Amino acid sequence: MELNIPLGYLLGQSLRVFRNQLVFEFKEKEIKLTLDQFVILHLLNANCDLIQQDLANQLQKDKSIIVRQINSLLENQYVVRLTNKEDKRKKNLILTKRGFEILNQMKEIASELSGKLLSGVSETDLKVFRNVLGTIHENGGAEEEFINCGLNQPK
Amino acid sequence: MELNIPLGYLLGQSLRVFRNQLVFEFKEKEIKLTLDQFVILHLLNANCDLIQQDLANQLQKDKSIIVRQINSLLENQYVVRLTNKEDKRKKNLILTKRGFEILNQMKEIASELSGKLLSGVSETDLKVFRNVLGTIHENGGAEEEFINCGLNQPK
DNA sequence: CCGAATTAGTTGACTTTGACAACTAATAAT
DNA sequence: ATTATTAGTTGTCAAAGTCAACTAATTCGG
Repeated sequence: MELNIPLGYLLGQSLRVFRNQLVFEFKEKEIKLTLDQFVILHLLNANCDLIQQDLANQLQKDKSIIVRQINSLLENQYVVRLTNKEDKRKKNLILTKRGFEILNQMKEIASELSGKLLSGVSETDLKVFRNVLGTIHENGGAEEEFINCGLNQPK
Repeated sequence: MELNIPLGYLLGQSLRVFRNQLVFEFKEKEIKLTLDQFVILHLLNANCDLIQQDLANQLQKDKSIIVRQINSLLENQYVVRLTNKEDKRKKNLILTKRGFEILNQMKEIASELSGKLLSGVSETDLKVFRNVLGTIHENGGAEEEFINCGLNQPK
């Protein structure tokens, strides 16, 4: 039956399943953030000195969208936006304590959900799966890996 | 370095790579359709007697969004919307010749792009990959498989 | 060193998605 | 026969996305 189902269809379907359930569970715990905002906080925590353009590259979104999403995170005091001393065009984004706390809550929910959605998948298959996703990103002309700053602490 | 990257992040990244490049290539060939509209045409071609609610389930979208997307496909005469004889609530969606033709164009572009983005991935890994995506969908509470009507011809 | 090109960020206008409730019409259930 | 459910449609509103224009800072080529 499989008549070459488009890759984008399968990806979109799975992403939507994940996102819908994630945001649903966020709401249950009074967390009013989207998947993308969760990912942004995750990236900010895992990588130091990120600027908005980096996020735009990573998330494959227009930089104007990032500006607005960061604005929303700023309003909720999850991050602060600081002009970079060496290059005044750049704005460094730093997680606040508040942001760090909500990120941890969200991580737990996300990881539980991942476990649920991936139940029945073996460790080795999961590894292959993640590798293929990485390959897609690379073949699509991905950026270099980030350099982690080593300490994943809030400011 | 990998500190448990959220599943939704990886999926979202890959999907966006695929979608951005697909729509870019569509535009190059004067095709003004989105990934979702492509998927809808694909589903309509591969499965007979689909109604809008089926599409909503498959694409995990609200039915109101489907109505509007079908409206747009109607305006461009890629599909027709017919009231089902047995159940007058239902509307069957049928691909037109025009829709069938543009679908084939898009399929070619999509399949080429998939090949490019998946280059370096072995057949077995690809199989695992598709299986995991299927598992996610199933674990998320998926619908039953469609029954293909056997002939993938336009009306 | 100077002007041109590039880069990061921001804003505004506009379209499309998406969430959600209200509603109609048809069918199914009790 | 009344009630509940289902499919589809519409309206409203917020969020996401596109795109162009613009500022300010930096880099590049001469």
